[in-house]
Amino acid sequence: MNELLKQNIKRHINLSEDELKMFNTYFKTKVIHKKNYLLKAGEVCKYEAFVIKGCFRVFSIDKNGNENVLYFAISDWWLSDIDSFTNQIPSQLFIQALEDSEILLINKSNKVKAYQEIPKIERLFRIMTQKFLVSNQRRILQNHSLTSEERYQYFLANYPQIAQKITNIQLASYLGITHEFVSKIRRKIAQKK
Amino acid sequence: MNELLKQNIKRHINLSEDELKMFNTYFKTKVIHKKNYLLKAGEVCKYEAFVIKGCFRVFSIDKNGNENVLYFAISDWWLSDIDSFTNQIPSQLFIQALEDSEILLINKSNKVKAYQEIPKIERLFRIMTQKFLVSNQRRILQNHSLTSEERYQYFLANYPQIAQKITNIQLASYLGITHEFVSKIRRKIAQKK
DNA sequence: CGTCTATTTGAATGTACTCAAAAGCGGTGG
DNA sequence: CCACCGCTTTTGAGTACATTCAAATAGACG
Repeated sequence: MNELLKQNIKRHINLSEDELKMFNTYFKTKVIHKKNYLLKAGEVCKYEAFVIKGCFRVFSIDKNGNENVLYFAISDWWLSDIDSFTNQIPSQLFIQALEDSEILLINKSNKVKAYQEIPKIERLFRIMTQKFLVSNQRRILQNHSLTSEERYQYFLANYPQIAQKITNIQLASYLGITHEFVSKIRRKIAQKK
Repeated sequence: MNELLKQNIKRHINLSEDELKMFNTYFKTKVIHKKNYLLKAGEVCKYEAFVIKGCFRVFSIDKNGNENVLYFAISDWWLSDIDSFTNQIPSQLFIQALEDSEILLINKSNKVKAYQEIPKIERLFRIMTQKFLVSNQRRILQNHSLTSEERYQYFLANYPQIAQKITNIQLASYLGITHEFVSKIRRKIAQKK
């Protein structure tokens, strides 16, 4: 089994070598090149993905044609449109590789099988979903309580590996501000020092 | 077992009457009067709650002393600080009754017991957490793509039962705007008609 | 080297906030 | 029963933060 995935799982639950081996058989490897899509709005999300290397952005396009980034995913992160994948309904989201990337994919029927055959997998995803929910709740509160500059600084401090892979345009669309304003924030910070 | 809780569970998983009965024994009933707290920042969240009747707000207080509402909960909703409850760490959140309310409480050790003795309960909470996560993700995207007025209208249209129980001050603190501005939005909408 | 995209900058604009004051509303006690 | 008190809501004037638009500059890539 892929060592990165194994360590990722072990952070949340304990699986025997046999269970890990079995779970591993449900995944296939895929390479996605820069600018290509794992998912486009309108499609059903067929896979949940675990990122081995590279970088992705998950975003939606609103009625004015603006892109809004929900989150980024780099090595060791999970990736999917949960709603579309779980309920097999058309997605509202796009998932795009920002650089040449490699991922592990599990489809819906294999995931259901995993839940049945390895009950601890259900726990794994419950725990991971909880953690993701907690981070999303924190983000909602921060969007309301922090200034744009503070949110910019928070992102740099907490996601330095991501910050280094993305443009200001993409960061702006994650923070919910314009890229011109990101540029002005950067200037202001530079002047302070 | 409480009929409301039973129906709530049945929307996500199938439990036998015996399983429902057993799960029910893990809960106790509690009345919380208007303005009283189920949880205050600094405390460990001891219970997960299911609201039978009444209304609650979950909020944090930021460094400037402003209250930011994470969500409201009325009849048929679940309520907790997931991070604090799951990891038994001090909470950053307040949970306050906005009117005289009645809730069912389950503590951490009973919840762990439920996971062990009724594995489908693990699935129940995985599914509920997923749905909550999806709604939080939608909220993040909407906060970036909709204007304040649109978010106000969205809330009224989608949570009419909550809207009717809360003040503009509380709604404003959920939407991430000032209550004065909510008032101005209302005037603008009234003039349109 | 040329093209495409990202970044920076400035001026004008707009959305939402702050502060202060008035008006409305609901509950409570005399 | 009504007068009062506390809290909510409204309103307006002035202000601040962030956007829009346009143009110049810088950087990355084939």
